[in-house]
Amino acid sequence: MSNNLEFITKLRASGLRPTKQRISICEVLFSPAETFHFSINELVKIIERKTNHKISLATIYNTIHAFKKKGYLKEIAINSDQSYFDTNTTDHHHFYDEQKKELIDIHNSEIGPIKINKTIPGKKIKSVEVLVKVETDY
Amino acid sequence: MSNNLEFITKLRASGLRPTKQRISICEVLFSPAETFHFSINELVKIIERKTNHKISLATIYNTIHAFKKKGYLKEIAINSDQSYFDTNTTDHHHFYDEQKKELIDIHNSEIGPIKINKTIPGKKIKSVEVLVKVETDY
DNA sequence: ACATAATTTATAACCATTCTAAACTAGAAG
DNA sequence: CTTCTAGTTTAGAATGGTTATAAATTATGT
Ligand SMILES: [Mn+2]
Ligand SMILES: [Mn+2]
Ligand SMILES: [Zn+2]
Ligand SMILES: [Zn+2]
Repeated sequence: MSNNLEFITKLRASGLRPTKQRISICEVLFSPAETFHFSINELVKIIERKTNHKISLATIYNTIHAFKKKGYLKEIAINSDQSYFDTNTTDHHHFYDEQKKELIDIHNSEIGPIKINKTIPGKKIKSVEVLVKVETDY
Repeated sequence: MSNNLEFITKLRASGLRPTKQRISICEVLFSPAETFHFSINELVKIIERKTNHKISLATIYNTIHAFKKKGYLKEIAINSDQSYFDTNTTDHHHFYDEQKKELIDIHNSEIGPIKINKTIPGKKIKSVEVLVKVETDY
C-alpha cells in the first residue's frame, strides 16, 4: 500500500489529479508483473476485492476512458457485447476463446509479417490487428 | 419481384419456412450483385425503403440470427457498440474506417499468408481475421 | 378444412454504457 | 490556515442495442 508515488507522478504528468480512486485503479491495473485483459465488469470485481473503499461505476468508466485517451490502456476489437481493455499497450495480436471469453496475447515476435496488397486512395493505415479465434478441443 | 423461387428453395432447404418476411430479407441481403456490410439499424432502413409491408424489429433480429446460424451471414468482429454483419461469408479481412464507420473487404488474395508461431495446448484455431484500422487523411 | 408447430409481432425487459447535476476535493492563491 | 475554484466523484436516470415474452398469425401436412 504505497509505492503510489509512481502512480501519483504518472497521473500528475498526465494532467489528472491523483485522487484516491485513480490511485487505486492504477494499482490494480499497473502493479501486476504481467499485463492483462479485462472487461469493466471484471475490473469492478477486482477492485472490490483489492480495495477497501468503494469506487462508483461512473468513476471506473471515467478513469478507464481517461487512461485509454492517455494511451495507458488499449481497447480491444472483439465482437462482443462488452468492451475489453488491455494493459499491454504495445502493438500485438490475440487469441480469443469464444466459449471461455478468454484473450491471450500474440506478441509481434510470434507472428509473421503481415503484407496487405491493397490500398485505399485517401486512407492511411493506423493499425493492423490479428484476431485468432480458437476453441478448446476435447 | 419474383425470382423468389431461389430464396424459397434456400429457406426450405434450411428448415426455415419461407415467410414473406424472410423472403423480403433474402431479397435485400442476397439479390445485390456485390456483397455488403450492415448493422441492424442500417438493414431496417434498407428494408423500409425496398419493401412495402413492414417487418417488425424482432423478426429482423430473429432472421439475421437464423441466417447467421445457417452460415448465410457472418458477424464481424469490430470494437463497437453495435454488431455488423457481412453477406460475404468467405474467409476474408477488413479495413475499418472508425470515423466513417465504414468496412471494406480485403480478400484473401490481397493479403499475404499469416504465420502464427504460437500454439496453445488444448486449443485449436477456428479462424484468423485481420482488421486494418484506417483513417481518412486530409 | 383442421390441427399443429413455426413464425411474427408489439412490447417489456435487459444490460452495458453514457449522461446529469449535485456533493465533494485537490491544489492554487492569498 | 482559510478561501476559492476547477476538477472529480457519485447515485441515479437515461440511452440504445439486443433479447425475452407471450399472444396473434401463418405455413404446411393430413
Ligand atoms: Mn455478439
Ligand atoms: Mn467503443
Ligand atoms: Zn493483449
Ligand atoms: Zn466483409
